Amino acid sequence: MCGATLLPMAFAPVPRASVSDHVFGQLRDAIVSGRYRPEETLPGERELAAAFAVNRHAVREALRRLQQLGLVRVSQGGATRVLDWRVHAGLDLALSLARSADVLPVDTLVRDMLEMRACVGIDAARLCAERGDPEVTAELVRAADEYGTLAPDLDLMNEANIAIWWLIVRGSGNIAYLLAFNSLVAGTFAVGDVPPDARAAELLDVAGHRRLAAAIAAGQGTAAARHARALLTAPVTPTTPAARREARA
Amino acid sequence: MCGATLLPMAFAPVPRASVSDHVFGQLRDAIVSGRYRPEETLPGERELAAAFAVNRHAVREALRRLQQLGLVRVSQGGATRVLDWRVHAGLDLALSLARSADVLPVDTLVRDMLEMRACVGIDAARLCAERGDPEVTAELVRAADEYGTLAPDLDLMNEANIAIWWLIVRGSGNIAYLLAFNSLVAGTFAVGDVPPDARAAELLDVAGHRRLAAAIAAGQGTAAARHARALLTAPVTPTTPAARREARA
DNA sequence: AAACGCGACTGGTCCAACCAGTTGACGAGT
DNA sequence: ACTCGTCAACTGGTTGGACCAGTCGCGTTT
Repeated sequence: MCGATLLPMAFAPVPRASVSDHVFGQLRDAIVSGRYRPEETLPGERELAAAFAVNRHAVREALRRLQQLGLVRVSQGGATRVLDWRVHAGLDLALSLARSADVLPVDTLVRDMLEMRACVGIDAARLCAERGDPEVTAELVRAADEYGTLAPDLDLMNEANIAIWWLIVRGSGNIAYLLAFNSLVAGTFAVGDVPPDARAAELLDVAGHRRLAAAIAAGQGTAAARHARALLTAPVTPTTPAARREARA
Repeated sequence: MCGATLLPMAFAPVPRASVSDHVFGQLRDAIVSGRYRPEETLPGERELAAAFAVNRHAVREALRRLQQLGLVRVSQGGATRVLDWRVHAGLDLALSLARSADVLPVDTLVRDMLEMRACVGIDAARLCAERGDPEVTAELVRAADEYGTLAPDLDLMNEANIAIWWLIVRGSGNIAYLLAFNSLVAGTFAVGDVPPDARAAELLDVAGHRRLAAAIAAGQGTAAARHARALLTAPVTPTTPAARREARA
């Protein structure tokens, strides 16, 4: 009845990954990192089960998830083949990769996700202004007003910031934007505290968020997009050319 | 050794869905359509297995996939609870929804995906121009040149068009863009022949694609973005306000 | 009335078998 | 010598049942 809430956040809930989660993670990393090339055949399920020292069903569950992610292609009777994730994998792979770092450079991945967030967020703000539901825009203004009251606490502000953008993306009426936004939010959350101070300027710009909300509520799409751009491109602009050149290999 | 290639595309490979695929599809549709509300508990695995008249393992594979999509949250000992897909689902859900239509209005979904394609494609073109690998841009110009030779066949042009954009998105060096692009391409493919003539104007604009490739090869980001916008926003602009208003409910 | 503890759930894992496609090699037919 | 059908040895797909491991709630106990 006490304890946890009194402790200064020093303890985190112990992660309990199931057996198939481990199998999934190892196979995913092996594929994404290139240890298995595209079109290469994966070992048989029984063989994998023996290698991981787990039951075949656990392997099957992992393979199903890999298949859904677009990393492998299974076919009854035939062998399970590895797919080129750069061609067949969807945005959810980014989230999965963010959770287990070090397969791809994390900082690059975070930068890419922030870049995409800016791209989508700007257009969502425009659309929300142009065809947003009055109720949503009203709630948006309210949320932007309350946003300032959280002033110094970056964690709380980040949370409120996500809520604001969720309203905007939701108000844009574009389901694809909404789903992509979810992927990006979950991805950046998964990497932990990676946006350390790069996003501090963005989060602390209370007036900017208020201006954005006002423009959307007023139905001024162009102005909303401009304000959104001002907020979202800030954490992206400081680029490291070297890391960037690395990424497009 | 002959046959299939001589037939005029009249026959399509027969879809072979496994048992767990059916379970997955039905549960997904039930959740997305709202038959199960968020926070509501799903029936137990044994109960579901009995209801679907399949083995429990099949149900478990389906539940794993639902969990990965962000539709449910399973916890050992506790019941499996339904999540709000508008909050927890990623972009891959769009692909999954496109495959089995009628859960969400397909035309709206396609419009949203095309809209997002435009948003991402424009920025990817700009980035590819600004920091694209010379090799990639050279191949892009080549692909754009060959693009015109496929002139009348829209199917072939669509395929080549995807290849061109894949080069651009790849050249942008942004992994998130690449993965999102994959999701969108797979999604629009899954809905079948939905882009009937809306995209015809875009696909037939050979000169426009050549201009885009030239701008990227020349490193002119702004010009590339402008040409990309001209190509990509064409299929999106004809909006039906009614359907749009429907979507943001 | 509050706390404890047991029992009846839940999902997680395993084993062992069999079904159902695919593949390739081997042998009969041309 | 080549072709073609057949079959056996794979592959993944499915099933049943058993047991482990957490969670939850109801009843008993304090």
